[in-house]
Amino acid sequence: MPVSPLFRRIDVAPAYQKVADAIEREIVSGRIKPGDPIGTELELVRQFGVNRSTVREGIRVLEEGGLLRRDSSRRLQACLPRYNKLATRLSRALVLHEVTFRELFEASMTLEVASTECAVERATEEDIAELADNLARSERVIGDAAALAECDADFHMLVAKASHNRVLQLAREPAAQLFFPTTEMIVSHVAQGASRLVEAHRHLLEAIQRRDKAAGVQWTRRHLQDWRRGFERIASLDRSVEHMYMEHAQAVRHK
Amino acid sequence: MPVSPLFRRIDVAPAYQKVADAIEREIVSGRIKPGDPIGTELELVRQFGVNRSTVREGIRVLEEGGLLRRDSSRRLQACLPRYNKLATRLSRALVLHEVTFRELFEASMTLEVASTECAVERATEEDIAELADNLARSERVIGDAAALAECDADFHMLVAKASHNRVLQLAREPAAQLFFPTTEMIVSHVAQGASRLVEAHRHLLEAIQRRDKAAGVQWTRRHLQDWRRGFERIASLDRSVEHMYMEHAQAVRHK
DNA sequence: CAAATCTACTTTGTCCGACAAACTGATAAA
DNA sequence: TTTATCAGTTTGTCGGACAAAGTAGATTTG
Repeated sequence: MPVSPLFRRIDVAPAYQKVADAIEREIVSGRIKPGDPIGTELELVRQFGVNRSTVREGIRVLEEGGLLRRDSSRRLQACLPRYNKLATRLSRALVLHEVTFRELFEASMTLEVASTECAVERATEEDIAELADNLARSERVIGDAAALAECDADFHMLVAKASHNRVLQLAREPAAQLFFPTTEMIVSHVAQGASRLVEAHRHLLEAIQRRDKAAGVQWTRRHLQDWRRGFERIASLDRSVEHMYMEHAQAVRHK
Repeated sequence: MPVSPLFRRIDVAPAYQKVADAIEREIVSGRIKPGDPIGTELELVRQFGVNRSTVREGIRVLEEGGLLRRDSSRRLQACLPRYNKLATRLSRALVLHEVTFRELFEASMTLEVASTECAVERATEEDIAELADNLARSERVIGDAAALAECDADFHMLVAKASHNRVLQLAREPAAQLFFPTTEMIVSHVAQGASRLVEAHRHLLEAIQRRDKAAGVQWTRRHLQDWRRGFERIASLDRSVEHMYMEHAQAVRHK
């Protein structure tokens, strides 16, 4: 039977970590709201009683975690972590774990279909307008593989947004980020790839407008199956997502 | 028409960021493999030609991103980011975005069902043994709400693992982390909550063993519906996931 | 000879002080 | 009213410093 301890566990975390944790607690608990200014570095130095270098190391941790950002004048403020920034970390992890395109495809089939189902139920006029806008743009850039791939990624992101389920939105993001580069490859290598892509988007949008769930699901599936067939003409589904992929993701992130 | 530029864009990223990016590139590209040692701080100082404080800030960024860790002797080495560590960031983001339990429930319904379907197809003997082990433990701690909630979280994590789809595994993790604390509440507030939970696990495991997909899906749904009914006795599904939740997640993370 | 101990060196975590560049806000000039 | 100037902050970076912890090789001990 455990004896009730005389002493509390000594906290041996390094000082910069404690600084980060202290600020994190304030933000996550809601006592500091997104947009609120954290003090200047010098103020934090005074409050925590540690050196500025130490404070700065703590700040880096929080910046990377998306809880802190610097505004236009580089002053610190709390912020709401953006999904796609966090998802980049996850995509990176998936690459390093060498997941296969098969896993990516399988998971996306589930996630995108679920997004579509929710979007069909709940898309607002604005959501539909944004999707229509995207579709129009796709049609204009149908000859440009890179631009079309970007439209495709945006389109599905907009569908997920129209689902009005942020958990779903976040869950699909990492996989979606890894899809993106392949779409460009497929569109430029497979004849009719581009036109089939745009056609699928058109039908999907119509299904959402008509609140026709069955059609929405059907076109989402067909669209993904198209991707799969296109991909298999280029490479095996059991290939792992290559390291080089991340270079694209990085370029996007730093833009 | 854009004129071809005379000068390349000047890279204005701060030095610590460039240090982080340089190391990140080496790891993500695969030139440095997980487990490989990065040099000491002093070596990095020499290689990059910047001050040690600058190097250290860069290191913090990568540590937080899960790409770098310090081994037993605190030397730096590349590493494979662990899903659940990264997922903690995401859970935090979901809390800050004040997602509702309804969103959580809806997304989990999709994700957990998909996990089950894959697990039914692909679970190995080992996966099943781990699940059986977990079930046995659940039965032993059926009176202890906190321990049972932990078992529940583990059980579903094991099912996801048995899906042998790491994208799915990662996608469900953030939502799962937020479920955890509610399970404890429900089990301790709702009569028969605990026994129904264990019963659902038992049937789910049997379904996986028999490779009976329909039964697996059915019991997963039923199990989640149970959660929902239990939760609605305590609070509204449209309540947002509270800030206080993260304190639990933090405790787990620092363990 | 093997095991334990000691010692010199390295590395990390932290601190101090410093300075240029960028930004702020206010004042002076056109 | 707009532009230019200027002093004060704040950030990003630097150099050097030191204690604590870890490492490895030399030394003592059994």
